[in-house]
Amino acid sequence: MENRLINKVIEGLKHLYAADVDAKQVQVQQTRKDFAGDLTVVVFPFLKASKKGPEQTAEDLGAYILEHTEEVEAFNVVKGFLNFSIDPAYWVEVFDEIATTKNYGHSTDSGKTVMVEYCSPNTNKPLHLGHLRNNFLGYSVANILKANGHQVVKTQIINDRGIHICKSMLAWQKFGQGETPESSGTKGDHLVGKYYVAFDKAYKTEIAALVAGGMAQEVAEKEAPIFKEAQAMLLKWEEGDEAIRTLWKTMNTWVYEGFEVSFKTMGVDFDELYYESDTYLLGKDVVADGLAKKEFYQKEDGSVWADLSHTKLDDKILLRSDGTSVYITQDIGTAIERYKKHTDLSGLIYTVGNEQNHHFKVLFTILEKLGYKWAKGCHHLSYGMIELPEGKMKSREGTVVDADDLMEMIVADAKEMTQERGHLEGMNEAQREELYSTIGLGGLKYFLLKVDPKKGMIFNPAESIDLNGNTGPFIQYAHARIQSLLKKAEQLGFSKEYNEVEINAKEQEVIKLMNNYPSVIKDAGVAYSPAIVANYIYDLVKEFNNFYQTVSILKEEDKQKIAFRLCLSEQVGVIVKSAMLLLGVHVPDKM
RNA sequence: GGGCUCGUAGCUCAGCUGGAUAGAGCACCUCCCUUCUAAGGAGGCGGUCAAAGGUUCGAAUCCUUUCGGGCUCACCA
Repeated sequence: MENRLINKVIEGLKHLYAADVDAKQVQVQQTRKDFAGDLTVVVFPFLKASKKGPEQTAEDLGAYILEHTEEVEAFNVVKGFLNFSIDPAYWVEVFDEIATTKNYGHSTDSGKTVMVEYCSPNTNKPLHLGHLRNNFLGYSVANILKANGHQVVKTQIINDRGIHICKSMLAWQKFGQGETPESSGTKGDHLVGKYYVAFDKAYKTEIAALVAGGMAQEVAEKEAPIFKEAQAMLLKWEEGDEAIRTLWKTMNTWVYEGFEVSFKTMGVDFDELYYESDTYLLGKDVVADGLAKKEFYQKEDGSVWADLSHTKLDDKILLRSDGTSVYITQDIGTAIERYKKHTDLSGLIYTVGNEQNHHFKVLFTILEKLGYKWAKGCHHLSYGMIELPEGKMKSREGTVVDADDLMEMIVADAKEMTQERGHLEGMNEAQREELYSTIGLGGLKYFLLKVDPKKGMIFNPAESIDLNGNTGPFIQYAHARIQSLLKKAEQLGFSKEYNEVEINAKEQEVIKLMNNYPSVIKDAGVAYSPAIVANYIYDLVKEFNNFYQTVSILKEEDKQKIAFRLCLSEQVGVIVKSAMLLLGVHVPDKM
């Protein structure tokens, strides 16, 4: 309809003022609620062409369009705003179209493949709150891209090597007494994390002892025996020392088994895994090659640098003076590797916290400098830090919020609340447990996703499963209510067939919002922002509640209206479910 | 010091490429259950959109400056 109106505006301007106007200059927007009408055209841009005041121009244009457009019923002018009322019958047609479209809102195959990287954990400790935002975001963006018709490859790069891994290993050797996940009944990632903490504790004790003996803090940090041992272990690892490698594999396996459980709870998965132990040497060749072609330069000490003086960025080191690679070197190698493996890749999205904004800017700049055209398709999906109501969470101070603990806690809270007020009759124990989990995790996911990713946020656990307001459970509940209504209607034998109905203003509002769903998915795909979907679905549910409150659907006298309203409700349910699934949130039929 | 980013109601957040009187929820106050799930709805209270300039028909939105928060600029990852 918007496009039709735009065309009519252009036609009208040509007819009235012999003016040629580009479609881009015609602004059609939804009329604000406080004004009469459905669609609004802003006439200010046309004043030069009309050589008349805004009111007069709007009147002229409105009259022309009213006469020449079937669906337009009436218009009114407020200052420079021309508001059109659309024939309600038109909205019924729109609704019919929506209701009969399969996968409404989803695009057909775009022919494009996009890779989305998220999670990317270290294997020396369990996942924390920040990982939750990361995983939910990455997973949801992948869903949204799929809905836009793209093929999506979900991936993660597992940071499975390096000094931090050795620290856990060393501490386990020293203090572990052969403890395993089985022997201790501890989840593998938590067990390994425990030894990482143990290392840190022992390390600090040693430093303190050295400092007490008169050594400077910085020197002590490097001279502490346990630290030196860890460094030695890393060297042995790099040499391929068999015993070390075996221990490394064993402990990493524990961690992966633990992660697998967490991923399952989170409801995320991956198509392709990359391990840093396989890729950390990639990129060295690329750098050597670039150096030969003078794309990079070498300092006297042998270190290799990328000259980024054509940007505002500082030059970046790519190889240390001892020839070993740094973090970004392997990222360069990994990116190239991925494009080699997936020759049809048209985008690569890195879901990584905003503390690495600079890193990715440098990475993409270097890839472009190397002449890779696909570098333009790389995107850093950056997200802000989560803070807790009490203050920031800092891993060093041990106040880091564990992902498993948090999910467990929130499901427990949801259980308590649901038992108090839910409609649990007819469900067995397993179904009930599933429901608690759906509500708790749905609340958590929705809360983390409804905020613009790039912004930092404050996470309030209690609020996330609050049953009022812009929360997951609120939306889930609306869906459950609709299913309940439909079930009841079926039991009572109501038909869902209708031919001609008159719709009221509130129904019209609901239809208008449903009509927006496809463009919401597109926008969310372009901006990589599940928040757009979340806020949309909240608006839709609110609008629906508004309508739902004012009518008693099953007690209506007109069977046609009942039928239409049942269809309307059903369709809202379909869209709610579809949109929530894009966020990775499940919606129960009963709760 | 350089770069990036954010600053909207007491709190948590929306506000699309500039458009009408700035929008929700929470909290607080008043109402509404002989309606299909009241985990709801109606209304009230609450804002100099951090501040000052500028661009124009028109600015929360774009530009400049200032103030304030965050991140970053490692031969760490």
